[in-house]
Amino acid sequence: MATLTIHEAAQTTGWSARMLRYIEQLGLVESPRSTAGYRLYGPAQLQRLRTLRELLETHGLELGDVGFALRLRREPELTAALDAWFEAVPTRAASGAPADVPDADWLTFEQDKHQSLLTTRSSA
Amino acid sequence: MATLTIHEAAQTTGWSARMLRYIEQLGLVESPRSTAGYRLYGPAQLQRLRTLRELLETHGLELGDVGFALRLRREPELTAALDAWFEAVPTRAASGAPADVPDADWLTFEQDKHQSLLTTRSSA
DNA sequence: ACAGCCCTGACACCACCCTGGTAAGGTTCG
DNA sequence: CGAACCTTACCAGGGTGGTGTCAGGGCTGT
Repeated sequence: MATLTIHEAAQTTGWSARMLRYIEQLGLVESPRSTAGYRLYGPAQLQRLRTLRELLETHGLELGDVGFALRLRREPELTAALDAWFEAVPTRAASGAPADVPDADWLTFEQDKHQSLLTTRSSA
Repeated sequence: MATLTIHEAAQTTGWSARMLRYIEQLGLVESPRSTAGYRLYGPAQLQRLRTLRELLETHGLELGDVGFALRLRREPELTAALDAWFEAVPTRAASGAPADVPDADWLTFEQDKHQSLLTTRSSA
């Protein structure tokens, strides 16, 4: 039989049993359960756990990061909101010349553009 | 003049000066500098800071999350890696019926599919 | 039926993030 | 010059995430 118990799975994947439960709680790797509620790790899960480990190592990520990525692809609205925020004035330096255009010019341009927004709260 | 110092900007955006520096360090909102190195917050930055605050509140995010989102759109390879990982067996339940198909069936299917991978380590 | 697994839940510890505060030093303006 | 602001760099305290471990209770195979 090819389904492993949690400790066996931990053994072959390099995680601890505790971590496997934690990873499941994050929604990253869920395993089917036996009728009694035991977690049953099949080849698909083992593969996933190993590649997960690799993913973290090669990119310097943490489980929470992957969890957030998961959230992103489950809440498209969130992704959209972030996209919208990043789109507006991409921190500059990303778009064009950093030193070519004098800051003053760029700045006044933005000022003009949003002047009306400011006047509203000029009292504060 | 419409450029604010860091404390003034803090005042009108609701952040603390300390946080504005931290936000800059995360790469989320960078402000131009005066020749002496003072941060100069223009309308664009103020707008950005306010919408950032709104973003966090409405979606229950933290600065670190937005920082990670920034990293994602600066490292396409990272995004690709995550996409690839999520794509493989979407934790199931996302794709089809949770209880309709017996776990056993699904499991043996996956087992067959990856049988070769397992035999390699059948010794463990 | 007993040993050996598994389950959930809780407590605990360590590290790190977030945020504030302070120190030592430059800038600006009256 | 001096007051009031800015800069960076550091330390500190609270909160949280990652991990281990234990307790109480169910399942499983000999």
